[in-house]
Amino acid sequence: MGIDFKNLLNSKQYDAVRNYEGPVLILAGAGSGKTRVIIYRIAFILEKGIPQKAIMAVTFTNKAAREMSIRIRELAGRHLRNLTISTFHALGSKILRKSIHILGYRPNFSIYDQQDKLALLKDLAHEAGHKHDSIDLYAVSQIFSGIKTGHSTWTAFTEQYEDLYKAYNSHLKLYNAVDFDDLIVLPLRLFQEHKDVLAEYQKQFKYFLVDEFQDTSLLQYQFIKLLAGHTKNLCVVGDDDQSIYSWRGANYENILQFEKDFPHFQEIKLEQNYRSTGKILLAANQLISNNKNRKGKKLWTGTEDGELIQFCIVENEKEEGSYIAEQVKAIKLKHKVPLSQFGVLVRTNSLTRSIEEAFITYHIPYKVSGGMSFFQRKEVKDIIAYLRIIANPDDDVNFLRIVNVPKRGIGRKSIEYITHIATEKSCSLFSAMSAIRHAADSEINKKIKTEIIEFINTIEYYKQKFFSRKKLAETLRGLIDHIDYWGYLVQEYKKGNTAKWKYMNVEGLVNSLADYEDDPDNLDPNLYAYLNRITLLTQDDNQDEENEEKVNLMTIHSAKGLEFTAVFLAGVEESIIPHVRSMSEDESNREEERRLFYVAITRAKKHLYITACRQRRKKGKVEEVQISPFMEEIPKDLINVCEHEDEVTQEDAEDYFKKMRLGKGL
DNA sequence: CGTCTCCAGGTTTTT
DNA sequence: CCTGGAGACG
Repeated sequence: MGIDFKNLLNSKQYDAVRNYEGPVLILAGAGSGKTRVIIYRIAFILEKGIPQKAIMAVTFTNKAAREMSIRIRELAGRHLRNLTISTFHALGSKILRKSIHILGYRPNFSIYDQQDKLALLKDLAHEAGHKHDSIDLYAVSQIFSGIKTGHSTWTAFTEQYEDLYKAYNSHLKLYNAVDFDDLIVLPLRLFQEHKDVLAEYQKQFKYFLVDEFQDTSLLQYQFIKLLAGHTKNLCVVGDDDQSIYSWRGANYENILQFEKDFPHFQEIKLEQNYRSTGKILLAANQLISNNKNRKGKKLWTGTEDGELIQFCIVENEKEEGSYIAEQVKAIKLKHKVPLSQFGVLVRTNSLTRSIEEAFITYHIPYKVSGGMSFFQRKEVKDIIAYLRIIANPDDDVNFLRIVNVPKRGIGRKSIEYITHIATEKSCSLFSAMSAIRHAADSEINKKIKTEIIEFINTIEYYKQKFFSRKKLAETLRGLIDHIDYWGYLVQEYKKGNTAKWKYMNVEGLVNSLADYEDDPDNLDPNLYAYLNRITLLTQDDNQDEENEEKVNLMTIHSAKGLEFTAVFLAGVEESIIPHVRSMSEDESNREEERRLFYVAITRAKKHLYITACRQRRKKGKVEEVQISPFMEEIPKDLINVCEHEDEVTQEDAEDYFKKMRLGKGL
């Protein structure tokens, strides 16, 4: 490739790149060129003649993995197909696809997301005789997650759910399904209990990179440690100030553990920030210095001071939306910032709506990532459920989802009967149903029996079709027509053009499958691989949209690792950030919320706009809200306070907190 | 027995 | 505003 590494990197970055052997810990502050270092490091390793397939780079989100592939492709000038750049979960799913039979599952396993998991728990809780609202299944599912990942143990309180937990896991196994936690837990178990499997992977992979190391969980760390224990060529990159996933078991103390496990590691600190202007960086530094529990580092920048941070207090979320839309237009015009360089960040997914509406009104193209992602929409999930049943008929959760969608007369009583048979034979619902087909006499009436046979035939017909011929998307289109899903939508959603909209989403799914099978990078496109893939894809839908001229709207969590010339931070209000639900417990939660705010601020290169409302609509009710206390932690001389439309002078702005509380008497 | 209609509730962040 | 549940019809 002939890259002049030395001149393209500063001396610290260069160190981080060229020390490619042995354990390396890179502590990289926000905007210090972390991703750049990883990209160049991979390029450097490749230049040393190491084959692509010996390199494994693990990131945290699909977005980050995609970003990384694109950038390495740009740098290398070619597509590196055998390079492994993946999330932990996607990696786990690949390993399981290959070796899950060792653990007694079949290779066509289903992956259950949160919704599937809850559906299963709901059934089991019902069966166990728990009254419908006597049990908070959402909380229970989180407890189970903690137990499974070893993040927590049974307590006097949680013990009551132990039976449910056992039932949950045995049913997963019966359905030949795994949940998200299993994607880490099971590969780890494979490695620990089947040394030959581990050896196989160790033989292939020699160089390891882990991005966002502060966000890895204990199990994920153990997983990578096993793989890399062999060569010790493990490079981890992290920043304790950007640890925002502790609720999911992330543990930045993995950094300490790393130091223990790999005693002769090299430590490299990247503290020069190339991203943000002086004022933005100063604000971020001041804010984060309020956290007690941190390693402490000084980020500095050589770039200009830049403009003040704009803080705008508006009446309600509607005004907030139009303020942001107007400012986007103004900045785009004045500073010639392309739309793709705008990031609008919010704490929760539900906050995107009002901003989206404003963008639509102002004709500003935008895209939202995360949230109710495409693949979780009801209509899309229905069709996916068909595919899942075709791939794995034992998947009861997805079976129940579609056995009577569209309506085919197989209602509650019939299902109860099938369930009864399934329990008796301890087999899946689909098997039980197939048994009914052949049984001479059964308690099921003729008409329903005909429907059952028709359903089974449909599934089997398409199963054979999906696996015998290559045209996946075309086959899916045939299936959708066959079950007359369109007719179902029309009947179900009579008002407005909801049905049409939903059908467009269904078509979107077909297109996604078409894109998948037409992608030349997919050497072996097949239904199993496609299903596994989309289950892990919560974020943005498809391919290379990165060139599109659109404003980016997303949560702070999904903005991690990204940067934008102009950042808008909306809904900076008490109870949103820090979020009410995080405040309940101890101070460490507050610190995490502060880190979240820190991550948000440090996404901005040049322009940072913060907005807060006086009142906000929550669940239909309008509520008075206060400014986030974190705003007080940013030095006032870095901020220009304004009202929507009326610019406010600096003296007026002196005490914006007081003014807020007095209401709108500005 | 299955379906339709009306009513309540809403889960922080992601894989 | 949208999804799921409960109870009324057909």
